[in-house]
Amino acid sequence: MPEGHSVHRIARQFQTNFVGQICEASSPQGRFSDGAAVLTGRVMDECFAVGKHMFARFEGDFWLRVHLGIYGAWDFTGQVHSTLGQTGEYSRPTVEDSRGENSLTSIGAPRLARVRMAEQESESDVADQWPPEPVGAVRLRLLTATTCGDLRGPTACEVLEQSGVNKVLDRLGPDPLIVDYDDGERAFIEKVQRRATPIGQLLMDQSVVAGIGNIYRAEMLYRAGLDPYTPGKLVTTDTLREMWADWWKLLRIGVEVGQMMTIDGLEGEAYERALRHREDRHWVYGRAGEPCRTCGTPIMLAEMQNRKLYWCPSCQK
DNA sequence: GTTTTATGGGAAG
DNA sequence: TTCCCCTAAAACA
Repeated sequence: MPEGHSVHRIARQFQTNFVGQICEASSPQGRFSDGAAVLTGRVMDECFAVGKHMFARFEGDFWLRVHLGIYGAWDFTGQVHSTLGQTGEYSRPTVEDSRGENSLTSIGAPRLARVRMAEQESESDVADQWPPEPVGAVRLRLLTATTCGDLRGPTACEVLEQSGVNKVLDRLGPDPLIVDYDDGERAFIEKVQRRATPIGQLLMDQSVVAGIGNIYRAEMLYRAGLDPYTPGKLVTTDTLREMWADWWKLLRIGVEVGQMMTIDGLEGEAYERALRHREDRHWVYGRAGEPCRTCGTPIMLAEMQNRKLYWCPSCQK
């Protein structure tokens, strides 16, 4: 699925174009007709992401929770803000992060466009019809006077009360864009070191740390020089501190750029190339059998938790 | 044209 | 641990 960075970008899209607006909700596909009937005609009061979950609160304290799963996506049409590939800063406006390094900034001029927000974002031509004809299996359409959001393929799309939202939040580990830095670090370290489970599994466990998926997992383990099979309790506190700082940094880069840029520090041509080609963005993900960029050893591939795990057996001990 | 694959996760066994 | 759900695009034939 879209990992944590995309969900934060989607929430930002809703903050910009939907919050404060009356939303018409519908389910062109029909599988969310009841939920849409509850939401339609209400103002969206707030929207935010925690890990890979997005929450939007509507007038009357009705919450919409969406989880995109492995291939869900939102398509936005009409007045849309996008900063794909651009740099800038972002933070959830109602939350100050502990480092004070972020500030809410303008995120680009509105324009008519169609933007797909999934793991990959892409833009296509301006729709010539308003509202646009639903394409494919649209589970939920949220429509304001100027912007249309179409949701397809989610793993979860439901209306909840506050208590239901709390229940979901309670089982999520720290998200660097939500929690205080030091509190999050402490929680992360404690949750990892309490268990004998391999660190490669723990990073994917949303109750340990929220928002990391299969790509960030592989890349963070590489960046930490850590063998994916190391039991959580044997990972040193120093290494876990570095990993929390790294996730804090990678998530912000991902939200700014709209891509999982896990080889950071690229400039100029190399950066442009990395934006266009996934294989140029990562150290190990998707590179089974290819030489490690650092030592030349062929990248290994194994299954962990039904997912493909990539690592360099030489650089990661 | 058909099969495979994907950046998840929950329930069942 | 295995199965199952959701959808579209890429990969195969």
